[in-house]
Amino acid sequence: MAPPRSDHEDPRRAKSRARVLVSAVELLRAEGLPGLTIEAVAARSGVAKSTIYRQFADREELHLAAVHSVGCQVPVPTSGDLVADVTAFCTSLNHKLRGSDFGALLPTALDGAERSESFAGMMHDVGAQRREALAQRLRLARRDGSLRADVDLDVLISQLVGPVFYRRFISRQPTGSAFIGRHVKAVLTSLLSPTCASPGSVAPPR
Amino acid sequence: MAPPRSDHEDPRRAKSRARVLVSAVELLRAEGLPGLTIEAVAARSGVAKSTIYRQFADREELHLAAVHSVGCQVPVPTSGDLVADVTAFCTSLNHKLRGSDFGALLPTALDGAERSESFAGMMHDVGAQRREALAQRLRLARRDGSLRADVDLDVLISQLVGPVFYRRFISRQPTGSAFIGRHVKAVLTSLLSPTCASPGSVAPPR
DNA sequence: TCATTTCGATACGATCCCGTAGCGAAGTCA
DNA sequence: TGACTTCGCTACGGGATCGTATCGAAATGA
Repeated sequence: MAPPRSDHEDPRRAKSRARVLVSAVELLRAEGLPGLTIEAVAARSGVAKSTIYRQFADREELHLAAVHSVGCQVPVPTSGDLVADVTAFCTSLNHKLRGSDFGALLPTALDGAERSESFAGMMHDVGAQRREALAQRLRLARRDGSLRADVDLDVLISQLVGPVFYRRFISRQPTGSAFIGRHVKAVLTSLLSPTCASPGSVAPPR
Repeated sequence: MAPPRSDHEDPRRAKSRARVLVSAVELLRAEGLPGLTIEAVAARSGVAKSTIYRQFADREELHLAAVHSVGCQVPVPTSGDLVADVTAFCTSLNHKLRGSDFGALLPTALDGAERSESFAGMMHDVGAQRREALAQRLRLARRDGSLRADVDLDVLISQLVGPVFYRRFISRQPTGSAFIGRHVKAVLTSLLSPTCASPGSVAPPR
C-alpha cells in the first residue's frame, strides 16, 4: 500500500497516477462531477481500472487528488509600489481563475467541500497558503509605512480577492483590467498612509 | 406539453411538480449533483418516474428548476443610516448563504453554470435581480448626499457582497457580525460624504 | 354527469458503473 | 541475473439508472 521504505516511489506507479489525474481533470472540465467515474477515467487514460483502484479508494479520493493536482499558486510581486503589486496580483489571480484548470475545477471542488470534511480541509488549506503570500506582502507594506498600521489584514484580504472570485463564479460578470484597476485602487487608497487621505480617494471629485 | 389554454394549470400537475422539486432540493443537499437522479427523486418523492419525465426533459432541467425554486431575495432596508442598512443587508445575505437551501445548492449551481448556457443565464439573472435591489439603495444614498457622487456602483457592489460569498464558499472562513461590521465600515467609510473622512476610517489609530 | 387530463404503478431492455479477482507480461532495482 | 512489483487485460455478478410504454384509477372541470 505505502511505498516499501522511504519516499522512493516506483516510477511506474507515479506515471500511471499522473496519467489518471490528467484524464480526471479533463473529464471534470468536460462533464463536471457526475462525469468523473472510475470507468470513464480508465477508458480515457488507458490506465486499467484495477490499477486506478490500487491508488484511489473511491471517486471522492480521486476527485480530491485531481483538484489538488491543479494547484493554484499566484505570484505576489514585491516592487516598491503597493498598489501596483496588488493590482498585478489580482490580475494574475483573475487569469488563473478564468484560464487555468484550477478555475475550471473550483466549482466542483466547492460542491465537494460542501459535503466532505477532507475536501473542506483541503480547500481551506490551499486558500490559506495563497492568502499567506498576499499577507506577507501587506505586512511588508505596513512595516515600510505605505499601509496604515491599524489595518485588519484578514478583512482586507477578503476585500481584495473576494470580488474577483465573486465576479468570476457567482455573478459571472466581466473582470477586465479596468475593473481590477478601479477595484484595487478603491480598496487601498483610503488605507495608504497615515496622512489622512489624498484629495480624491476614489476618483477626482470632478 | 403546455397547459391547454392560458395560464391555468391543472392542480395535480402543480402538486406533483412541487413534490418533485422539494425532493430534488433535499437530494442535492444530501448528495450533491451526482445524487440528483430521476430514479432517486421518484423514490424519495413518491411521484412516479413517468410523471417526472412528463415535466422535466432530463437531469439538467430538473436541476435548473430545483435551483430556481429555492430563489434568493435578500431584503434591503431603507432607514436613514446607509452604513446600518448595508450592514443589515450583508448580514441577511450571510444568513441566507449559510442557512438556506439557496446557500446549500449554490455550489451545485456554479458547477452547472460552468457547462450549461441556460444555467449560466439563470445564475446571472438571479444575481442581477439581487444586485439591483442593493443598487437602488445605493443610488438613493448618492442622491441624498450620504454617498459620494463619483462612486462606481458596479465596483462597489462587488466589493460589498464579494467577500461574503468568498468567505462562505471559497475560503470557508467565519463571517460573524464582527467581520461584517468591520468589512462594511471599511468599504463605505471612505466613500461616505464629500467631507474628507471621519478621524479613524477603520479603527481608532489609538 | 361525463369527457378529458393526469396520475401511480409496473414492466421492459439497454446501458452504465461498481468493486473484485486472476492472469501473464513487462518494468524495476539490488 | 533474479526477485519483486506493477502493469494491462479480461471477466464477472450485482446494482443503479436510463428512457419508454402501457394500463386502470383518480381527479378535474365544463
